[in-house]
Amino acid sequence: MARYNAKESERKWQAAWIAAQSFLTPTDSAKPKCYVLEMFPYPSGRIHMGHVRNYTMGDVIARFKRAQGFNVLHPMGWDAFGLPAENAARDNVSSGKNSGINPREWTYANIAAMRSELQALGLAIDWTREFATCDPEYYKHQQRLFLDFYKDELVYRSEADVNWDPVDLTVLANEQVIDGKGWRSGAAVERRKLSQWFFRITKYSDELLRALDGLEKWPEKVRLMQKNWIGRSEGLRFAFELSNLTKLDVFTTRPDTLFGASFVALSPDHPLTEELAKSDEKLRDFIAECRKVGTAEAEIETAEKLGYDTGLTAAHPFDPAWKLPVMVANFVLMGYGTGAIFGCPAHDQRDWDFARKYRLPILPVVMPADAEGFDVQQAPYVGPGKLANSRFLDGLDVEAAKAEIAARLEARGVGKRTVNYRLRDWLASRQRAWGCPIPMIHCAKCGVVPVKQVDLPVRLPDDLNFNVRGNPLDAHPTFKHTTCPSCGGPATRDTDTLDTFVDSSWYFARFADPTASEPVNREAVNYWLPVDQYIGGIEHAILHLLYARFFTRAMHETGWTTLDEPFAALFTQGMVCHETYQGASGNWIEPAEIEKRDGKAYLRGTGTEVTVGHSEKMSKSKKNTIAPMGMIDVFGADAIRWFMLSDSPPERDVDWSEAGAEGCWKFVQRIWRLVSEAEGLPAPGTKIGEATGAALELRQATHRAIAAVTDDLAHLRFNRAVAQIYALANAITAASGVDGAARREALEAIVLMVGPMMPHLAETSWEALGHTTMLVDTPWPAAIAALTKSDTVTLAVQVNGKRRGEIVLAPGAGEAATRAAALADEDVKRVLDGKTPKKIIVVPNRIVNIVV
RNA sequence: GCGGGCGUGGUGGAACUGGUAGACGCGCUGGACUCAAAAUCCAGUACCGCAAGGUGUGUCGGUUCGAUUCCGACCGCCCGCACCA
Repeated sequence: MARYNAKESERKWQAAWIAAQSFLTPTDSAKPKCYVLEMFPYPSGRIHMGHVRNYTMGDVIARFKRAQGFNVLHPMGWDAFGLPAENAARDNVSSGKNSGINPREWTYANIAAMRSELQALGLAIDWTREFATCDPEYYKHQQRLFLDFYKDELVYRSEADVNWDPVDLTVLANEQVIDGKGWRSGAAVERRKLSQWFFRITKYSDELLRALDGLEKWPEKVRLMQKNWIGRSEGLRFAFELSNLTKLDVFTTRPDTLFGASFVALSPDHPLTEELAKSDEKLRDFIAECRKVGTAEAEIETAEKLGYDTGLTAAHPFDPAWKLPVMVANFVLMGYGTGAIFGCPAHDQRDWDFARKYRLPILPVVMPADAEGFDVQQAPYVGPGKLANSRFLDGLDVEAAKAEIAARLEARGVGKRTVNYRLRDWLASRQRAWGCPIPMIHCAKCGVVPVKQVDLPVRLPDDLNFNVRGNPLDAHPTFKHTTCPSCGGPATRDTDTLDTFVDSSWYFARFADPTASEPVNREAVNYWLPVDQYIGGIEHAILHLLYARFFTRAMHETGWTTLDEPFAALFTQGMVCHETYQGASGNWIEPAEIEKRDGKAYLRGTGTEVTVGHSEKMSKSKKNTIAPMGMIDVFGADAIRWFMLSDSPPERDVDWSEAGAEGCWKFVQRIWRLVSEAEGLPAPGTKIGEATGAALELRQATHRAIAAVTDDLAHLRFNRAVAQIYALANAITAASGVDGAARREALEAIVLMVGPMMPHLAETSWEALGHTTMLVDTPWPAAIAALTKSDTVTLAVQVNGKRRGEIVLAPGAGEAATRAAALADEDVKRVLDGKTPKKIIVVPNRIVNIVV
């Protein structure tokens, strides 16, 4: 029999699946639904190994669920707006080549290329639902949602301090600033005051937090990250009276320490600070100093506390004669709480550092139960204890003291218990041309006026000139100028576009019916959503997943859906890594140029040794990428898919290796040999008679494998399913002489189970086994319970916890019989050497432990 | 600094709620087939030991008849947040 021809098989079955639309397009709504979705890709031009891993996993689930009788939706689209397209257009302009190219053409060309690459993987995707977020047919509906949100005050415009990325020349959301740098450009973010559009995500702070508990099929890690990001803390907000006769609001989570206060501190960005700075040059210098440290040098100057005494004092709320100095301190953030605090150095590390430096008193007010070594002059104490030096609080524990202070201040009307969140509203304006235009118009007379719904979409012009500084949309000759929908007078459009995370915040709902004349088809959304299994990278744990959760709630509130959570189950897969290679000058070298001889790495065809570095996520900058298409060409799509599922648990990183891919390719051939060289098989559908001996063993191996693989796939344990399939292949090899019916059963089972993972090989094998209908139309095999059980069970016999012998019994043998068999075992007897057991523990079907 | 996770053979990793540690793959060793090689097939492969036996899941301790699994301390690695009052 000929070798398995992967290329021919792939061509044949990919065409056949698409021709049989019933396979890819869900139709039968009488079956239970299952919506399988992988995070859609940015159309960069070609797929990478990370895509291969992500989409292979999704495909396995989709095919598995379909075989199990679910009505499966498994769509694909394109997260198509974004900066790379603009950069490509700009490069083309500056180099003078292809001056006709624009982001739209660049993007759609990339989509076409990547679509054919994904199809080469044999993914069972319903391509009839495909769309790109840059299609006006998509972003028109997004603009509609924006207007609806605006109507319901879930969108608002505000002047605010914003994060300005000086390289990408745009603003960024808080979530997109990482270590003070832009998430994309890596440039140190600057602060600017600009009037921008915000999504009121903080309206749902509490809901987004509480609902995390219900997301039981999400990784604990992601839930925790979101929880920390939302950052709920309970505390007290109250006012100090200042010596200039104004009031100052502060927020604290430790009102119990109020009698240990030794200063009040303002953020350098606090309005009062700014007010005072008008007549205080030194303060102005100090603020400038703080801003410098606060942004660019944030990491270097970590611990240094800086303060400035304003000369004002604040009266202690429970003792007007007690005056606290009012300082400006660099460690107080305007963005959290009220931007002002009181400092209690004895019980807070930062306050302690600050008090040390500026020689402020450190007064202990919380005493630990064990006072040994307790000295707040040496270090702050943040643990539990009883209050002291605190007048009416003395003797109370921390929680009781918090309640008492809060109650007294609330009664006087100067304080209020509040819940504070770290989460800020989502700044969604971007000064970019290749994005969804914000459907708003600025009129000198009427102010900000929404575009009328009938005028949607606000369409991006095709003739953008990228040879300008700043936003090309702003510089466009006609886009900007329009008339006011309200008064009809001349007006200008908002030339900002929406953050591309908006595009990906509701695409999963659009897939339910991508041709709907409204943003979503309510009936289709109610049927398909939530997504039953969502799969993507951990890097989206906060940004994308939090925004999508917000959008789902906002769409609910504006009447578009009836659901709160978009993704019932989430799986975050690991990355694909590869060794890195560096030449003598530290230059990165591609794997293709490397040759390995006797454990060392050399430049191919030379004697030049190169340094082998750690395995890292495949990236262009380290040049350690492997192009999936080249590997598919060599090993076939199935072998590459198999590799992505083997060995490493799916949530962990996997190391790409050519040897591993080769091993997978060998297994493809092995399955093919088992199937194509099988002789003496009865016709498909032949009933199996009573099996005994080797045939029974094969049948048991088959049904145990079915049970195990089914369970593993249901729990996304692809690596374990793979191991079970190897074991079954070994059993089939070992049983080459047994009864044909049992072998047919085993071969059909292994082919069906390989189906979701290596679909082309499976179809070809299925056909070779004599079937005339496609494997994808065949139900998942069912394990026969009687055959998954064994008629004997081997128990270990321990003496004092050490394994000394083995006994073989019928399953379900009673405690007495098990005990007797254990004591009768020759090995055990020898070890016991006549001694009388003190105690015998019998765990039926598992183990016996004899204690002497 | 705070929060979370992970440490198992030469290697990737198995081991369900505490119950025979190392499934399965890679690699390696030996054999068969071959003029030879590749491919394939068969056998072996935690460590020490000829063997009987002993030792083993980062380290130390605890709970238990029994611990990779539970608890405590420490060491190492990874991830997230970071002056959050």
